[in-house]
Amino acid sequence: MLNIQVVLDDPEKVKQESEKKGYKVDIEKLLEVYQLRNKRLHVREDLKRKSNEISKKSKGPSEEAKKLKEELAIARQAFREADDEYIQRLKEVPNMPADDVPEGNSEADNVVVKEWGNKPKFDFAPKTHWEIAEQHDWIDKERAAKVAGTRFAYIKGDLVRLQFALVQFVLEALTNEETLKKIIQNSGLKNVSPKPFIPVLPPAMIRTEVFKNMDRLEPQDERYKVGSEEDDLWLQGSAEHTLGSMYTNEILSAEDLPIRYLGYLTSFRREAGSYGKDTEGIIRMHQFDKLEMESFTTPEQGLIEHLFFVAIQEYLMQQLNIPYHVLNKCKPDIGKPNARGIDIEAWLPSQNKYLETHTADYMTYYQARRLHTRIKNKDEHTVFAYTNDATALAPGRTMVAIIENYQQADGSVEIPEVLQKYMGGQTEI
RNA sequence: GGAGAGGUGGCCGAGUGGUUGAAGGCGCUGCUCUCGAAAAGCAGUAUGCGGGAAACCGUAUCGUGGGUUCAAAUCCCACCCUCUCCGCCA
Repeated sequence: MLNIQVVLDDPEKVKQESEKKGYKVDIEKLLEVYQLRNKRLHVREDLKRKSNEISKKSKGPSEEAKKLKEELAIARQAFREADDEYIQRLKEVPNMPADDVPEGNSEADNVVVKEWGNKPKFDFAPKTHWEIAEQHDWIDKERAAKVAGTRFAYIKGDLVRLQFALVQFVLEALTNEETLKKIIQNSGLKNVSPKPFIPVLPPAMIRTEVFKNMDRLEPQDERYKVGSEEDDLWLQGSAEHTLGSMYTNEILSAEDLPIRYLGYLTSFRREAGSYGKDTEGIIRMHQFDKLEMESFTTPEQGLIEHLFFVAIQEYLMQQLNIPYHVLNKCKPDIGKPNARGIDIEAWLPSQNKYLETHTADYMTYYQARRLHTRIKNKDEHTVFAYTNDATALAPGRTMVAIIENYQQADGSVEIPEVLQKYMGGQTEI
């Protein structure tokens, strides 16, 4: 939720930026409702003040007091109605994009800001990951379809070992302060804490209210509601949903920041609206595993933390030696709570295109404001926390990239050097 | 699923109708003392909203919503959440 002050300071800009992100919000109406709410607040407070004065002085019922009480009931109701509408309208306003977020109409307008790595050259026609997987019996979607339907898979054999190797690799890197120092140094970022990540296995389900406060429940048809109606639970679509919300209604000490978590979780998405898209292989599944970074920082640390997260993502891709490019996502593509969004896409040689493997989301105070996650500074002022969320590594799509980039003529797949020690020294599968 | 207990400030914890926005303790901040630190003493220390240049003022908030009352943390109703025990269970 945006700070109303931002709207008051420059309503026209808020209106324009909202529209550029693809959200139609009636700012005039919002301000109108806000003024009405304040007017009714004054009426209510004035009546209450009179009422308080009377009950302080007198010790028994009086005609005046009774009349005030009736007026107060009406004033309270009137205020509540206006206040409800005000909050509802304010919630509809998306977070304002940072200054360097590109303009655009769709994801086609995302800007490539960096390319890294040498695209592999093959002296044979490179195969797709599903062709190679079939050869090894690594992926069984047909039987999964019988059991759970489309967009599910049995991942089998060496691919499972590869996944756990990736997980081990990332866990070790992000919990190691020396590694983080190295990443900071290479990135050239200043004033970043090298504080290691705390690994977490977060809840996979989330309450409706918390989901809404994260502003990630919508679009609802992308989510899975679970249990019966009274269960009030959803399956999360990213570890972000249950990590970012963990300090709901809490006050953190500024000196403890940044607080960094590395969550490992199986996530679920209905993939509504993507019928027929990415149906081959394991690119777009209803269920996928993900290592996710989440952090809570002061306002001052927020942006640099976001850039640090991207640096970590790049480091991991470089260590795995997967060619990639970095996209600065344009306004309509960064998401409602986002002030900035970066995607990293891995090169897929067989398909001659890039595949999104990472996202980095910078939310400023937008989520924390609704979650009531606050920070107490040394000077005793409380402010809303700044949240950052980013993919550390999505094993599924990363394995797709490894299979396709590391494939050999006979269909075997080399193991990236950094993963070999987690594969019992094996150099190929 | 059955039975019970409970939700109060950064934390712990008093408080069953009106000097309680809230005792006391811890923590934190400042000052005194000290070469310095510790200890001790004194003082301060919640948040939202609205108004104000500011000092400050008003108002709300003791899980949430509603009710009773001139007056509610305190009484009544509904709901939410947490915990404990039993049962079941990976």
